[in-house]
Amino acid sequence: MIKKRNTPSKNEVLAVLKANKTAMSQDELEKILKDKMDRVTIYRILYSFCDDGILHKVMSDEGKTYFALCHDCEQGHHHDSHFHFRCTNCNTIECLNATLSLNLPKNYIQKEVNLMVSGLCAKCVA
Amino acid sequence: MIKKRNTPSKNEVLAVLKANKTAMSQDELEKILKDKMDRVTIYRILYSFCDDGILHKVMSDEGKTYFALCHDCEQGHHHDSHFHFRCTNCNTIECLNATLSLNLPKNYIQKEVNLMVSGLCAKCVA
DNA sequence: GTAACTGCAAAATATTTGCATCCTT
DNA sequence: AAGGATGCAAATATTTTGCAGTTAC
Repeated sequence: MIKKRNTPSKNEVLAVLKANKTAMSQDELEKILKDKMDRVTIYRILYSFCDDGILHKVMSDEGKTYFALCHDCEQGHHHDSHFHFRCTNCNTIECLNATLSLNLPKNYIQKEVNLMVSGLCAKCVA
Repeated sequence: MIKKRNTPSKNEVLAVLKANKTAMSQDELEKILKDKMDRVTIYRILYSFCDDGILHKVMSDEGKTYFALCHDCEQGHHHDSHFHFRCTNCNTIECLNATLSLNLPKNYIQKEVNLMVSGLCAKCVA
């Protein structure tokens, strides 16, 4: 087991993520942080955080990668259901509350549920 | 409007997709078709079919791109709900039947719903 | 004959790794 | 001091485009 360390870079990344309530793409994070650290460092920190269970990696229905703080998850104990809403106009991704009833075929074992709804958020409707 | 043509390559691609009931990744298609045509040709045919409404482009929760025939969609008239099951063992993706009740926040407009459940399919459980 | 299609090459992007140096513990 | 973290470079992989020759209509 690798022992992780507490560094300024990691704290910067965390701060940005905490300031944003929505999931952020690596692009967005790079735009904000590019003066303070290297792209590769951001890349490594993000994936490291995912390993630690601090972040979720979220795939949008467009195939883009987003990262979101695991507000509801304890470390190393992710929820297995991820419901998100992507606004096709402002491209923000938010967590969604939804109830879902699934009829899986017989003998199927469900591990993860990933629901991505896209459309327009309230701000972009107005 | 571009007038599409009927070519052997396109028919090959269609034949392979029809032979498979599940969604296929570009990789898989390339493996099967590489002797008959170029990768780029496959790429262009797939995206061309998507334009035509013959294929769905499906993103897995892992970020991989899959293509599936639109069995239920008429040309140019996609369903806006795509429910899929990805087996983490054999990596096949199947269409899923599920009912879903969403509580979107106020004023949100829903365009597309994309549900990806991953787990083990019946074959891989046994 | 016209314009879409194809193959090959390569440009443009994105992802990932190596390694020397720096910094946390 | 030891070993994880970072920056820079570069290797890999992926996606996309250009163009000349080919083929469907």
